[in-house]
Parts: sequence; structure tokens; C-alpha cells
Amino acid sequence: MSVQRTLRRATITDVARLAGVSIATVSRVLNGTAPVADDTVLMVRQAMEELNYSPHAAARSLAGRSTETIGLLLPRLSGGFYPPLIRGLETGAKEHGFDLLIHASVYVSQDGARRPVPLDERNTDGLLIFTDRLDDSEIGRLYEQDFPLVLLYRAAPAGLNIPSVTVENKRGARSLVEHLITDHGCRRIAYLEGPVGNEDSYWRELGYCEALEAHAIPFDSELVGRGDFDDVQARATVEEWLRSGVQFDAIFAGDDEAASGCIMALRQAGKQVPDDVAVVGFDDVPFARLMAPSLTTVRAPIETVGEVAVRQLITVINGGEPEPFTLLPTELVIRQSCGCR
Amino acid sequence: MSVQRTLRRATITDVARLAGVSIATVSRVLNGTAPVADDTVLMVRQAMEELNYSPHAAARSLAGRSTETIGLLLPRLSGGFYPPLIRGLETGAKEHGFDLLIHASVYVSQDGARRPVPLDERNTDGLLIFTDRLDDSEIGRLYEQDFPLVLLYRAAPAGLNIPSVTVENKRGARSLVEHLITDHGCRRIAYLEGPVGNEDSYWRELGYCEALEAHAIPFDSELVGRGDFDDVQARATVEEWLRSGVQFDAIFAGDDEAASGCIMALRQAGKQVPDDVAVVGFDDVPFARLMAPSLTTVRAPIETVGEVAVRQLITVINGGEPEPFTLLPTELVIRQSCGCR
DNA sequence: TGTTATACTGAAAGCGCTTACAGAAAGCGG
DNA sequence: CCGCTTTCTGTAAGCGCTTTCAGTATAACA
Repeated sequence: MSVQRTLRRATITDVARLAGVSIATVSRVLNGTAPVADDTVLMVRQAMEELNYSPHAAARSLAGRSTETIGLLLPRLSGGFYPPLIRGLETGAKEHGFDLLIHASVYVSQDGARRPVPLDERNTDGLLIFTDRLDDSEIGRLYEQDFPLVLLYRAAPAGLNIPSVTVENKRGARSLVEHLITDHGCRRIAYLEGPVGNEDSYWRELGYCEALEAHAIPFDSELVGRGDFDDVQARATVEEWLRSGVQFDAIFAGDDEAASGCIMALRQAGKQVPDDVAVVGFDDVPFARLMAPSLTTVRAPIETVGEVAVRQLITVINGGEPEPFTLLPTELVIRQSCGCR
Repeated sequence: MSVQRTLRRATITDVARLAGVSIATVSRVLNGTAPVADDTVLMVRQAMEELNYSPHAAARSLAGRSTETIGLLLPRLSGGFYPPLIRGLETGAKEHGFDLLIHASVYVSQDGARRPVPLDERNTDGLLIFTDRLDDSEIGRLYEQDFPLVLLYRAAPAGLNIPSVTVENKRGARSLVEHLITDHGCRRIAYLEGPVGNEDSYWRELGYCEALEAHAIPFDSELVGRGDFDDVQARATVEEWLRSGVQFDAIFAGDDEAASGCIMALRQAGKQVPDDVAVVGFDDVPFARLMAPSLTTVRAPIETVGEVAVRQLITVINGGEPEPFTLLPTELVIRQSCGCR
């Protein structure tokens, strides 16, 4: 089925032959693992140049060497959230001479035969796992093998000692909602949940509840709906609320993505944001300040999360002791969608 | 330097031993390359299950099997442009049972020693190369080896017969600019170029010039500046124009990203968009309709580009004859930033 | 001058897998 | 019951590389 390659790529053997040395020597100049005479090095280098040689990574890692790359597993790549994360990861990786390979899509067992994750101990030295990307059992398997792992935006499954890095969701959410209450007099504040089981969403909701409670506002389950951190879903939920006459004067959308969906739904329905309904998000993705009205949100240091995570992972890879749990501070960003100007 | 793995992962040998067969047989049930007795299959399956076995990809590809994954090389991942592209690629890849591995960052030769691209013939069956990601010589090398390649948003280097897929940049740009001229009476329309050497930008500029010419508007080089398809750069350029008193009644920003930079600069300077200056983009990224004012742009079927590209690549991988050059149609999307309402 | 450490190099084993090749067992027509 | 195909399985040779081990030559030292 596969096309024939007419030109074989040069192997270490070709280089060795051309340079008149053994493959062991070539390997040594390649990796600098043992002293090699200057003349020899020169010959080998020249042979490599001439043959346009570059080592075969698969063979290399098979033979025991490390891959010098780390993998990132995440569910998808859309939305404003991931680019900063990835930028952070890349910064961190580059710093230590590692490469970053990304695999974005959900891990689904299709037709029984489980599809192996294409990124694991075979082609990376360690893995960054974003939120619900891998189920606990798979994480467990990797963990059992002492494979370097770092979790992003979620804590380790019970019993597993895997470092994780996330942000102060609860605190951020609470201050956001309190701003709505104390500075804008909102009393009926809706909350849009993230995907089921999502940890960020769990903590944000807790912060939301705390804020309500602190100001003696009763929790109303009618005001909690599905947002899924997704603009389409958020829009649908808000439209449904509008249709069924649910009353609210503000929406905490769960994240910025969902917030944009809310705004669209409200605008469509002829409601003014923030005059009729205030809308706030979470994350402070790049386009939050470009929206109309510009979005009041919580700045989660997404890029920093990335950098820190890589650093932890590389610590693990090098056999060091990583921080078991990193919680990065969030910060309220007040713009216009809450009613401030 | 590397941490010791306490638990070795199960190998094909372990499975073979546990199942009481030879490794060849295990390999056969793994790949279905030859008939195996039902009982044997069962035993092997069970052994694999018990040992939680999953084949070592590096060894596999070393031994000649294909990797079932394709690689994507692009310069970065930020902005609204890439997510749809990647979604399209993933759709296409999944369709054919391929996995997608992404490497995002520029290919820089640092300190002389050139850093090999981490994705190539060793861990993928084919490569999708985005725009200026790889220099021509590297592309040439891969091409020489008959390695399956497809180029995105750029034509093949001279002489190389590599399929490429892109969009009707010129036509889209022209209709966009003509809309500004005929429907809004703009006469001094600025253009923000993309990164130097970028093909999309080249064709868009050509479309821009054609539109001007068709309406007897003289080309004014003062009205062409750097946008780099980047909001920050675009903003800086517009601010500079404003400062130095360049007169214009519209800006074709090159792409949506840059358009958002323009709007920010204009807003900052107290100019109304579109009343004082019309601004239009290109691509129609998801947030274009969320901007204020919503952005008039050209819809480039980004996701489709992805799907088509993967399909071409897989055709090549399977030894088929791909379309040498695919040009996808673009479509004018009129919203408010041009002055329409 | 005889030892001994040191610089350098090659032979060979093996990483986990695929895949000829060949042999054994079983089915089939005559 | 004999040859012949078909089905099933094992042996063994690599894929391209790293790395131990065992040198040989040279320098350092007494």
C-alpha cells in the first residue's frame, strides 16, 4: 500500500563507511559520549555533511536514547484559550532544548478496539495532559511505569502522586461575582457550567456560590445552566432562558468563550449588555478586550501555566523532585461588559 | 540524567511467552497480516490484555511498518486562524484512520548546528507543511526522498512537483476592495501586507491593486504598510500613519488578526469605525463576527483547506495521483466594519 | 626502562518489532 | 492412500542506532 522510496536515506553505516570508521565512532561524534580524535571527528562530520545524514529518531529511541521531546495531549485546539497555553509550553520547552509535539483530539475507544494514544513513552520523554483528555485508567498505566507526567488544570486522580498545575479558580470566580453584586447591585446572577466533570468549572461554581452566600443571596438552581465553555452551547442555553422567561440581571458565563455566546444571544434578543444584563467571563483570552462590549473577566495566567508545567515535567524527566501542586493566582480584569466604563 | 523506569513495559516477547506462542504469531494477530487459528488469537489477545500490552511505535516503524500518523508543521498556533484549519485536518485524518501530530514553531538553525525538524519520515507517513514553515532546501530534501508532502497556502518551490492547496486570495481581495469602492465610495484605501514573502499576502495585494486599477484609482505606496497578519504590528503601523498624518478612508488589513489591531488603533485615536475609516479583514475567523463593529471580511474556507489537504496527502501516501494544485473559492462576507449595516 | 593510566577505536549485542522462509498439520480430489 | 494445496506456526534475519567490552596505541610517571 505504501509508496516505494526510491532514494534510501543515509544511515549511520553509510557515514561510517564513507568516513572509514566504525559505526560506533560515528555514534560517538554524534552524541559526544566519548572522546574521539580531532581528525576522525572531522572526517565523520564531512561524511555526514556529504550524505546529508540525519539520525533516525525511531532507531535512536529504540536503542535507548531519550527523545528530547515532550508531548502535549489536549481535547481540541479551537477557541482563544489554547494558543497562549501552547506559547507558554513552547517557551518552557525551548528553554531546556526540548521539542513539543501536540496531539489534539479526544481519546475515544472506537469499535471496542482501543486506539492507543499516539504520544507516549515511545516517542516522548514525558507528557503534559490537559484536563479530561485521558481517562484515569490510562493515566494510571503511564504512572505505573514511572513515565513522567504533569497534569494541566486538574488534580491527580486519587492516590497518584502526579504533579499538576492550575489556577485559583475559586478565588477568581468569587471576586468576579462579588464585583457584580457590590459594584453593580446584581442580585440574580446566572452561572453557566463547563463540561461535566470539569474541575475548573467545579471550582468556579464554588466561588460563585461563596460570593452569593457572603452577600446573603439565595442560590437558585434555575440560574445554573450548561455552558460547556463553548459559545454555541452557551448561546443556546441563554436563548432557552430568555424564551422561558427566566429572570436574571447578570451572567457569569464560566469562561470567555461562553461569554461571547451569551452576548450574542442577548444581542439577538434585543437586550443591551451590560445595561439590561451584565455578562462576565473567565480566562481573559486575547479577544476578550476586543469584544463589544469589552469583556470583564478574570485573568488566568494561561501562558504561565504552560511555562510552569513544562518546567515541572522536565524536572521529573531529569529525576528531580517537582512541586506536587502549583496554584497560580488569578486577577480580576474589569472592563465594560459588567457595567463599568 | 534520565530517571530509571522501575516497571518495564510489556514487550511482544512477554506476550508471546505468556500466550505460549512465538513473537511472530503475536505480531500477526496484532496486524492481521496472516491467518492465525482462532484459539491462538484468543490466547494472544488475552495475554495482551493481561499485560496491558501496547506495541512500541518506534520499534514498529523501525521494522518497516508505517506509522499511521501524519505530521503538521506550522510556525505558530496563536490567533483565530489555526483552530479551524486543524479541525479540518483532524476530520480528514480521522476519516482515514490516521493520527495527526503537530509541531508548531519556526525552524531555526541555532548556533550553526541545525536542529532537525522533530516530525519527518521517521515518525510520520507524510507531512503537511504550512506556508513558510520549512525552507525550500529542507522541503527539497524530503522531496528527493519521495516523502509524501502537501503544502498549505503556498505553491511548491520551482521544479518540485508537490501538491498544494490554497484559496482564491486574489479574487477575494479584489471583490472586497471593490465593495469598499463602489458601495462606500472609498478612494484612499490602505493595505497592510502580511509577513515578507508570504504568498497569501502577495495575491491579496495583487487583488487590491486590480480593484484600484479597475476603478481608476492610482496606487499610492504611502498607503501600503506592514501588518504581518498580526494585531500588534498592524496596530503599530496604523498608529504611525495617524501620527504622521497619512490620509485614508479605509483599510484592508490583510487578514482578520491585523484588522482587529487596526480597529484598536483607530478607536484609541478617537476615530469611528466604520464612519471615519472602514476596516476590512480576510479569512473570516470565528471571532470576526463578534468584534465591534462586526468585521467585513472574506470567508476563506479554512477548515475545508484542511480536509482537502489531508485527503491529498493520504492519496500520495497510498501511492495515488493527487491533485497537483487545489484552489478553493473565497466569498465576500459583508458585516458592519465596512459601513454596511 | 617498566608500569599504569589515558585517549581512542572496533566488534558485537541488543532495543522491540516485522517479515521472509520453511516446516508441520490438515483438507481435498482422485 | 497419495500427492497437492491451504492453513497455521516458528526460526531467524534484519530495521538504525547506542553502548558495553575489549582491546591498541600513546602519554605519564616512577
